[in-house]
Amino acid sequence: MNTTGAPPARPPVAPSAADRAYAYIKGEILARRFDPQDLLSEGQLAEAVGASRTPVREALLRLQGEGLVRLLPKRGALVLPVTVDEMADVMETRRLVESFAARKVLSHQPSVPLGPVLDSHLEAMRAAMQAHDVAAYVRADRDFHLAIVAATGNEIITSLYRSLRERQLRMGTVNLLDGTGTHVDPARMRATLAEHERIRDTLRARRADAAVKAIGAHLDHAESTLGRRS
Amino acid sequence: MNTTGAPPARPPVAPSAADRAYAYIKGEILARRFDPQDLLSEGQLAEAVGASRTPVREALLRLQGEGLVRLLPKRGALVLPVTVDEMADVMETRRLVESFAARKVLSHQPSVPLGPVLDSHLEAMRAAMQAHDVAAYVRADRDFHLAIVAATGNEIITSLYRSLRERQLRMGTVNLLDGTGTHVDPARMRATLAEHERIRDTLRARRADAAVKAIGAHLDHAESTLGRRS
DNA sequence: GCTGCCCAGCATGCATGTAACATAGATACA
DNA sequence: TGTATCTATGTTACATGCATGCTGGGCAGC
Repeated sequence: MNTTGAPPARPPVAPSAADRAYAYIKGEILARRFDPQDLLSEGQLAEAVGASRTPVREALLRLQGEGLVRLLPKRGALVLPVTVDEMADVMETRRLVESFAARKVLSHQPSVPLGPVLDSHLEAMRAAMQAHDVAAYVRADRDFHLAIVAATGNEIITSLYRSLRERQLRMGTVNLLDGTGTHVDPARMRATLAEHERIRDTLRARRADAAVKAIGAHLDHAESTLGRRS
Repeated sequence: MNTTGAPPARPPVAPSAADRAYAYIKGEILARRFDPQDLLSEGQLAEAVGASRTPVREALLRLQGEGLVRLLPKRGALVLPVTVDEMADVMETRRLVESFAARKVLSHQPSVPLGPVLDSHLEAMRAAMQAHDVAAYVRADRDFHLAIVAATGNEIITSLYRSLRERQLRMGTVNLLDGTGTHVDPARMRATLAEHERIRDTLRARRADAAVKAIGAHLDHAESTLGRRS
C-alpha cells in the first residue's frame, strides 16, 4: 500500500531484477566507469547487481538495441566507443527533428499551451545554474527540448529524440564543462540559458523561421563545444 | 525503442534459436496469422518454433523494442494493434526523413553515384510488376526509398527509416491491393512505378524542390490508399 | 628467434526447474 | 440481484545446469 498517497514511483511496485541490471549497466557506461572497448561478462555483472545471469542478459539485450553495447557470441558484451561519425549523426538528426518540431508546433494551435511548460523548464535551469547543480541543469535542458518535440504529438519522433539525447549523454556533459573537462563553465551555462530563452521567445511569438534559426544556432554552439575530451 | 537499432547482424552461418524464434514470430504477426490483441505465451511459441522458452523470450524482447508486441508482466506478449495514430506518425516521419534525404543528397556530390542504384531498383520493380510478384515489387519499392535515405550516410536516420518501413508492413500491402484487399491492382502498381521514376528524374536533375515535391506526392498517394482493410 | 598447434579456461546459448503473481470464474453473502 | 472473496489455472521472472565455442598462452619443431 502506498502510505504516502503520492503517485507511485516509476515502477508501480517493484523494480524487476532486469530493470535494476539495466539501470546499473547503463549508469556505469554513461558515467564512463565502463570504458569503451571493455568486454563485460554476464557473470561479473550479475554478481555486481546481485542477481542471476538471466536478467543481466535481458538488460544487455536492451542496451544492444539502444546501441550502447554489442553482444559478441561467446565473448562478452563489448562497450561500444562513441565515434566521430556517430556524434555527427546525432547532431544532424537533432537538427532535423527539432526544426521539424518547431515548425509543426507553430503550424496550428496546440491543445495544451507550450509556453508555460517551457517556462517551467527554464526556471529549473536557472535554479540549477545558481545551485551549481550540473546534473539538474542538463536534465532541465533535456526536458526543455523534449517538450518541444513531444508537442508534435508524434510518438515515433519523440521516442527517437529521447534516444538521441541518451546517446549524447555518452558524449559527455563536456559541452558544459570548461577546457579541462572537470569544472563547470558558468559562462557557457549562461550562454546556453540565453539561447533557450531565445527559442522560447521565438516560439511564443510564433515566428517559425526565427525559431528554427534560434534552434540551429543553439545546436551549433553545442556542437562546437562538443567532442572535447579530457 | 529500437530507433537506433538495426536488427543485429545476421549470423553468417547458423541461425541461432533466438533468431529463428524472432523470424517466426515476426512473420506470423506481419502475415496477420497472429491477430492484434492476441496474448502469446512463451510456452506455446517455444513449442511452435521447436526451441525452449529462453530464445523465445529473447525474440519477444526484440519485438517489443520494435513496437510489435508489448510484454505484460506475468500475462504474456500482447500483439499490438496498429492504431490510426501510429499510421499517421509513420507517414509523417517518412515524409520528414525522405524530404531531408533528398535535400541532403543533392547538397553535395555523393561519393557513389545514386542514379544507377535507383535505376536497378526501378528495373526490379518493373520486372516484379510484369511477373505479378507483389512481394518482390514491395521489396524493390522499399529498397528504392531506402537507397535514397542511406545515401545521406546518417546511420541513425537510416535505421529509423528501416524500422518505419517494417511498421508499415504491418499496415498491410493494402496500398497495392484493390478494394477487396485480395488482388493486386495493376493500375496502382503502374502509377506507383511512375511516381518512383519521377523521383529518380528529379534527383538526377538535381532539382531539390521538385524532388521533395515528387516524394510528397508519392507519399500522399500511398497514404490515401492506406488503411483500407478487408 | 619465429611459427604453428594444442589445450585449459572462460563466457555464452540454451534448456529446464521453481516460485510468485495476475486473472477469471465460482462461490458465499447481503 | 449485485458484490465481495476465494481459489484454480496459466504465465512469467528468475535461477541454475550443461554443452559448445572462442581465445590466449605455452610448447614443440624449425
